[in-house]
Amino acid sequence: MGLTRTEIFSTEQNQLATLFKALAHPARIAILQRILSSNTCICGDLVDELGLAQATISQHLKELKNAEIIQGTIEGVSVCYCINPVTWKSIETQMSAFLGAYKQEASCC
Amino acid sequence: MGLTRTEIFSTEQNQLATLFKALAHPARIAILQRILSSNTCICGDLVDELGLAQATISQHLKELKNAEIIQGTIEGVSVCYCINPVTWKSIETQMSAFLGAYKQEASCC
DNA sequence: AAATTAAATCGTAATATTGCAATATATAAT
DNA sequence: ATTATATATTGCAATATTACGATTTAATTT
Repeated sequence: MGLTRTEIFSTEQNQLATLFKALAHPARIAILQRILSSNTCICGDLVDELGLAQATISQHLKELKNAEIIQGTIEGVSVCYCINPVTWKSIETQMSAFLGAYKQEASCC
Repeated sequence: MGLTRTEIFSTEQNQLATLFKALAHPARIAILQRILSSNTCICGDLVDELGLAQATISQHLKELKNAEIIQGTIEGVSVCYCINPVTWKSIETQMSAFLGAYKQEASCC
């Protein structure tokens, strides 16, 4: 117990849930919004701007990287992060397919 | 520690994260897909169809209800669940605003 | 090569989530 | 009223997440 029973769900269901999970933290939303608005984003800037410790930011960045939502390039001593365009497109596709599946027919309750 | 520091984020960021969190489990995705395909959905059917205990299904339904993503009506001995159209619309709006904020300009890395 | 700077990793404490058996509650049928 | 059926709640164990100080790793500058 205490462990998600992924075996009983479809790959699609697990993937979608994993994607949502990667986005299910305000710090990660904030990091992504920062990247979205600046296009570019140096890791250290996030530490200054969000009120979280360097280790914490680094951990959130790692999760976003693991989900392949962002990618980082070493730029001298710093690391520059940006959106992974392929994954972002895929997120848009998957989520709009999921959300768009609702057709407001005669509601039952 | 071990507790999300919501105070340092905007209401919008927290709301979006909360929404994503409600959807961040394959059982809840499966439940929603089931409702989306049938429009109607009796709680007991979910227990039969997904391979999870009745208490577990009930708990996931409660989370979706708390997030106001679904609503339930007592129908005799059973409970009939369906999508909350207002919240669903709002999810679509919020998520597409968030995802649509990415304009693939000259990528930096 | 030593010092500096930036980011990642480790270790750990606090809290949250997941799953289920057992029990409680609520409505319907007898 | 009693019984049957369906769902919710409680209690608890196992695992996951969040946060951060301390340390390590990696690249740059001196």
